[in-house]
Amino acid sequence: MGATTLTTKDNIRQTAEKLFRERGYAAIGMRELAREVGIEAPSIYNHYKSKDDLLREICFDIAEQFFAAFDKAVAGEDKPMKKLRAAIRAHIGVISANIYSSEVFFNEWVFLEEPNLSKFKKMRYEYEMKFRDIIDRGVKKGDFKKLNTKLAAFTIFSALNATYDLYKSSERMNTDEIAEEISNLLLKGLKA
Amino acid sequence: MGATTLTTKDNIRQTAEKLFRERGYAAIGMRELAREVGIEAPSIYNHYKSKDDLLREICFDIAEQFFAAFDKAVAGEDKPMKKLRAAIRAHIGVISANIYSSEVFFNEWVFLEEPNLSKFKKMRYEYEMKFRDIIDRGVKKGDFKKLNTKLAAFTIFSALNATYDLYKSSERMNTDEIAEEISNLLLKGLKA
DNA sequence: CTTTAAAACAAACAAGTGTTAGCTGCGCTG
DNA sequence: CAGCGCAGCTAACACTTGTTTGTTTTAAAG
Repeated sequence: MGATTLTTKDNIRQTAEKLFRERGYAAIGMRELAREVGIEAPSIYNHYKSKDDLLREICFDIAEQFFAAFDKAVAGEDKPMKKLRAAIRAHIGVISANIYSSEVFFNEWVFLEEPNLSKFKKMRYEYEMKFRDIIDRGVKKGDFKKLNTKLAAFTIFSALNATYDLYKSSERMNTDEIAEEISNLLLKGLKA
Repeated sequence: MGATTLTTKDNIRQTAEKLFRERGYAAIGMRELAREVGIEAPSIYNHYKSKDDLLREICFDIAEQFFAAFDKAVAGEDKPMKKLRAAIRAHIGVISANIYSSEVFFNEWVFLEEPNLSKFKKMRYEYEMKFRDIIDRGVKKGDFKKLNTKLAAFTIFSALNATYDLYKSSERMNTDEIAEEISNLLLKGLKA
């Protein structure tokens, strides 16, 4: 399979992910993006309707991956603690498989235009709720101690959503290793 | 003390903090900033050398506050665990005392121009190292379990640096309450 | 008052923004 | 081979960007 030959559209997409990540969506103009791809700016519009359309595709593709990975990971597990561990591993897994675009997902979504912006916020909220539900159930079942579940979910999420930073340093850790250590660190505080 | 009457410079500064936070540094033009202040764009240059100069002042002022609060908080404490708790409380305290500008500090520093950008990165690294040092010492003393201190510091830091989000929701929690709960959650995983 | 300096202004500059119109050449299908 | 359409191009539009110039207003000091 010749994965070496990229279509122009994929080329634009990948170059955009790299540049948006490195210098931010707002700082990258269509002309610079085109130059990096090796074409002229107007040619981009043969593949994407607008700059916003490009950002939208990047952000929503990753969003889908987060949902899919979560559902698949949680499906097999029964106990809240195991569910949460599996969800954390899945979440970090998606990030590590998409180092560039996941960083765009986390940091550049603010530049989405309506109605994509509202749609994105809604999706993200729903995803966060899936995590919070696990914690809520864990508390109700008595597996987790009684605590502010909103704050707990927030804390865990904040830590997870910064992990893309870990893949920048030279000493690249294994993904499962990261997931294991972070889970140990975060989940001890939950146990009843 | 008539704190109600603001100098134009302070007015620009505060308006900038609010707008940069709400819509991002890149999205706010000098004309819009000026309009919100109630002056014309060129008048801003009587108080700030450039747009970058304005961002620089906001970011570095908060940076100083983080350092000062850390040093003051840690000074009294002896045991690593108490040191860490105090540092966390201090860090969250600075954020809660500067809800607008701290969010700019965390999210908009990327738009700083050289040499401010490099200076900023260096400062932030030094600050993070102060946290990591506490953990390192705690491990050496045997108070903390043996773990990847870099990853542990990273996790704690990620959680702390997102707390500005907590002050956005309607049900505003008390700062000490937040610090207490987050500490409980994060530090259980460290104990030997 | 008069002088002086700070701070406001309108006008303009040079560069850059995303995007569109219209044209050209290439390769596939009939 | 003719015709179709995809995908590239140049040129340009309509703004917007941060900032500078030169001038006028404002307010405090002598």
